[in-house]
Amino acid sequence: MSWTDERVETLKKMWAEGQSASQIAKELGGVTRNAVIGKVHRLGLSNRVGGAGKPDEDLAEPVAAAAAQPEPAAAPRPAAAPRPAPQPQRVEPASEPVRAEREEPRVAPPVPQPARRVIVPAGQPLPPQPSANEISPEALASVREVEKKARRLTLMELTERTCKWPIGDPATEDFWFCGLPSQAGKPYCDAHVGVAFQPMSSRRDRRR
DNA sequence: CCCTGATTCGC
DNA sequence: GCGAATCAGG
Repeated sequence: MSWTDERVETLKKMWAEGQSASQIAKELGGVTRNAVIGKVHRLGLSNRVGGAGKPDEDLAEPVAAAAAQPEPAAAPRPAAAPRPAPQPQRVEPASEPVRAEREEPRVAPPVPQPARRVIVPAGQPLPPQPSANEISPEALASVREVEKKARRLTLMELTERTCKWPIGDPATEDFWFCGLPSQAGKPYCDAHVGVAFQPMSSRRDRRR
């Protein structure tokens, strides 16, 4: 396999979207993640953020990070990888106490999720779903952003370490699983872990 | 062990 | 230019 224009385009696109080198390699086929990384460097589009600088680690979850930190944008970054800015989505971080301390797993993993509008096909009502106001705005914003990049896996494509968060309406074709890399030992990716597991205190405070 | 990107260097 | 091997890290 060689780097045809088309393949390079796919590479650029996926890299810009924050997909990992290994995911890009799988998509392209015929190349390893090393090849992808090597190409990325030769194309000069490595560092997804700040440009001519040092490695700048901690970019594991660019989206989640961006959504979590309002970041007053002090110094305008040099034109670099266009991070899709998370929707403003009127969020008032006002008195949001720190969450994500020690987890309290006893929260029932929300089943489906209030996609656009909750559509109950016809039959039985769906199991109780977490109302939006039980989820922190940060987590929600992060999830919405992440779900745009979901790998849209089918049930059969899920593995031990892919996010198993369901997206869409199971009663229609418009349904798939997130599929992004899951957090070690968890069934979901970072973003979805954020809405599935919440400290009890946080839940109580938010509930109406 | 799973994974990530970064770097080196023979080809 | 390419990418396997290796490195450094989560």
